[in-house]
Amino acid sequence: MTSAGREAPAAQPAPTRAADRGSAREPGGRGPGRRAGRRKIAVLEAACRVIADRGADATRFADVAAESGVPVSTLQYYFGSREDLLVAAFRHASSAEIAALEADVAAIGDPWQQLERIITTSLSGYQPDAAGGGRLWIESWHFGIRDAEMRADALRDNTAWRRLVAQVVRHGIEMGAFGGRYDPDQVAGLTIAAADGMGIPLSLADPDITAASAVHDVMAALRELLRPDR
Amino acid sequence: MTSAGREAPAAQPAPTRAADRGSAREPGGRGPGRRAGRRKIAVLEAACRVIADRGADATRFADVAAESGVPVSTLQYYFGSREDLLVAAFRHASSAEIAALEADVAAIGDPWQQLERIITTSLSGYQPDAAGGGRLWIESWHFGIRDAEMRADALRDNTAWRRLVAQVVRHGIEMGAFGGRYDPDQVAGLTIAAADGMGIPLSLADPDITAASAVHDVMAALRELLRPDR
Amino acid sequence: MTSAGREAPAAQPAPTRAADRGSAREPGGRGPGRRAGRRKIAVLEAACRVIADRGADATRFADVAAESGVPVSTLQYYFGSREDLLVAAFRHASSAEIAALEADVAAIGDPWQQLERIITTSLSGYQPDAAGGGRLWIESWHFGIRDAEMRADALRDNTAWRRLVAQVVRHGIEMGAFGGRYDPDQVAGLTIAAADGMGIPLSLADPDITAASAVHDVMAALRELLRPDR
Amino acid sequence: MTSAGREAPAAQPAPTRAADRGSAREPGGRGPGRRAGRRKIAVLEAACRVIADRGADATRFADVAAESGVPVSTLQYYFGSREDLLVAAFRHASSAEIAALEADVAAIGDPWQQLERIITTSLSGYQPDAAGGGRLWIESWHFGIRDAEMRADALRDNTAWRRLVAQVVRHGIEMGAFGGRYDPDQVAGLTIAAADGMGIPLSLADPDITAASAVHDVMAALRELLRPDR
DNA sequence: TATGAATGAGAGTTCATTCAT
DNA sequence: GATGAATGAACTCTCATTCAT
Repeated sequence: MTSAGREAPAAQPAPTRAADRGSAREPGGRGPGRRAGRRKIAVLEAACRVIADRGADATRFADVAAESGVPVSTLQYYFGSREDLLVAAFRHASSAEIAALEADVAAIGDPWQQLERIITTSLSGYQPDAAGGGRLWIESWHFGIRDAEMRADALRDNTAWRRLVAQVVRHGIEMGAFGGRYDPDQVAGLTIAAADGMGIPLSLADPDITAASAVHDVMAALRELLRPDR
Repeated sequence: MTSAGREAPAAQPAPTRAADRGSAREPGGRGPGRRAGRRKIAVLEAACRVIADRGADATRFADVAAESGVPVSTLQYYFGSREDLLVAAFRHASSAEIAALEADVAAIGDPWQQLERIITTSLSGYQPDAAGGGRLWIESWHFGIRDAEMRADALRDNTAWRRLVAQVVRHGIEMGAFGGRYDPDQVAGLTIAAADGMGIPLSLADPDITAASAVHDVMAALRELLRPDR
Repeated sequence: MTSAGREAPAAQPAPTRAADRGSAREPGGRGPGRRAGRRKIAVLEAACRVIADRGADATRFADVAAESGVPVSTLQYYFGSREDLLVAAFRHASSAEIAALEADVAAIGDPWQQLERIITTSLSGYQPDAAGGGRLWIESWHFGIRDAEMRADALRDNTAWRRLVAQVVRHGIEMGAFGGRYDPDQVAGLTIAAADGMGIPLSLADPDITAASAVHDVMAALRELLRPDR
Repeated sequence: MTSAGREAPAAQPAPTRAADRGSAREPGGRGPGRRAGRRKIAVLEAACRVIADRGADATRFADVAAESGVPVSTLQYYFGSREDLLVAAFRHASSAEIAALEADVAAIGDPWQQLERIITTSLSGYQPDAAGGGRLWIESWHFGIRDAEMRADALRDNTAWRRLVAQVVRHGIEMGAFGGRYDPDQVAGLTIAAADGMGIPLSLADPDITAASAVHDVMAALRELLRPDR
């Protein structure tokens, strides 16, 4: 990652700070943090709420401070610059989400149901006032368009989703549940694109579309693309 | 539209307003906007370049002033608030684009080629450094998520694109070029969603995807959905 | 008056303008204006309403334009600078008021009633939301504290009120209605001071004081000061 | 008091606030405000000088910054908005003044001298270029006409002065030094009104009136109103 | 480790004024 | 004589960041 130069306020004596992002092995000892680790996570979750609510560009230190109850200067001490805080928040959210989804999917037997679970998950959190996945994902990749570090993360996430779909498709074909007309990667790309694209009217509160109808439509297309060969 | 209260420079006894956005019709007197009209359009185009480049949230009056050569105070005199300028710029861009596309499509005979033209157009301007359609569209609907007036515009645009696809599909079915398995509106929704969704990896500079490959993939899916009934 | 240098926008070709202030003999012909004269007066009255409402410091060209329906640039053409407009407005108001009061008083026979009329008049227009005399007088002398030209006007007004009281007192003494313990000028000074001073709690909406009670109190003091010698 | 919402710097998670105006009690920790407390007071005094000099409406952050040597942004950090700074300055000045006067008066034995002291004090600081009481008092209540919070303060001050006079009068009557013809509150109202009203020609540099002559005239009237019953 | 105090760098907005018709 | 267009100057306010505890 291009994290170099981001961690520190750079140009100042920089109060020793480390292990800001990532899974963070806290000073105290083993495992993902004790004291401060807990607190950082709470802050990141507060930050995610703020980002989903106001958008990344409009997310100020002061907003996160208000939402989390942690002073501004402490936020800077923990995360560095505003941009760093945003990236850390996005990273925290996405790493949690994709891991949970993979576990979910692994617990499902039927390939069709696996696909439906993935699509349903990817289409959650778009409705106005939702603070969850969809809104955050939009902010994440939108922010990544102009921020190199974030772009790498967003791309990795996007790829992870595609890969998950491709795995399911590949497995379904092997099992004979799906037809093999199309390359699994191509199907996966289309699937994720369609799901992400459905998020646009959803987040714009299009009265003609609901999360459920969007899932239904994407599944319909998949049924066509993956229909048994004969 | 909720445009009321947006047009006005407010302080001065309202410098004629009207013709702020869109189709012109200038104050001064005879003829459809000369001097000022031209200048406003040039400003709007400059604004679009800045928005595509830095993002709507990061677009400052000062940026547009630098790009257009028009003083900041004049921008405010023309458009009112910063938000108004953004909305006017988006409106200017989208009204031009969709009209041009409709004309393009009307000039094409073959339904498949019509679809391909729509998708190709919708997938242009996403690459990094592009100042065109895709980037602007992203900024437009992203901005609309939190701005009611812009949301209405973005939704209208989104719907216009879907409607155009639906028309083509409907016509193609009638002509017998397409099969009639699916409701044209459903197909249109999926098509636009897939195209928009493909814009995400494109704008993130995903090395695995190009505009051409994205068009190809979407068309492949459409060929499946619209394949002749027998 | 130190009006020199105020009339003109100064430093510009200055579109020929004249007879801005004072009783204004308009270009057109005899008498206080025709066309433009009427309009100027309407503007001055609008300006007075705005001044009483928002205060002289907060009175903008745009406010007077909105209140009068006359464009900003026309206001400047008529009156010159913002300060000039304010001074013209104050002058218009005070010249009208003092003249009317003198006529009123002259029509009254009894000296006590004459005094009461003066005090009542001077205490009108202080209540919140009143757009009349008191508020305007406050703005007038407050503005005069830091503006030489206005200061001269305000002082002249203040003196005119005192002189009017002094005349009444002097006449009352001559008639034997008042006792002659005090110099009429001293009594006049005290009277006007007390009346003006009562305006302060009135304009602050003091619940303990009304215009009527203020008049009553001032009259009580006068009755003591002017009580018959024996 | 309507002070709520005025104290806060608002953006930062509220830098301790409290101690913004009035009696101090500084955040930092031990002891009643040292560093910052002192500095704030110096700023308030600088603000009072500027207000007396240019008027409250024309008092800019930049002026106070120049007068006090404290950066504009620090002024905002200390006091919030411009209006808040003004109110804090007025409050600082008046609380000091009335307290000092009450002590002064308490140290005087003779009721007539007490009255004279009050009136003399109330008539100080009106002359042009004075930065003291009178000018500040004018700005204070003038500002209060259109600002609710300030209005409450100004009214309280005005009432405090009246009450002080009423006490002296009441006590003088009890002592037999004054006659009891009039209600002490009525006399107090008239006294303060006359004193305040004398401030007008004084602040307009009326050549016919001096602070001394004004005191003399008001005392003359009081001597009449409070003359022994027999 | 954590936090309050302080401050500089913009940004939007208002407004009088200039200029050309 | 009257007015719309255009613009520079000034001001308030926000916000990240630096510094000192």
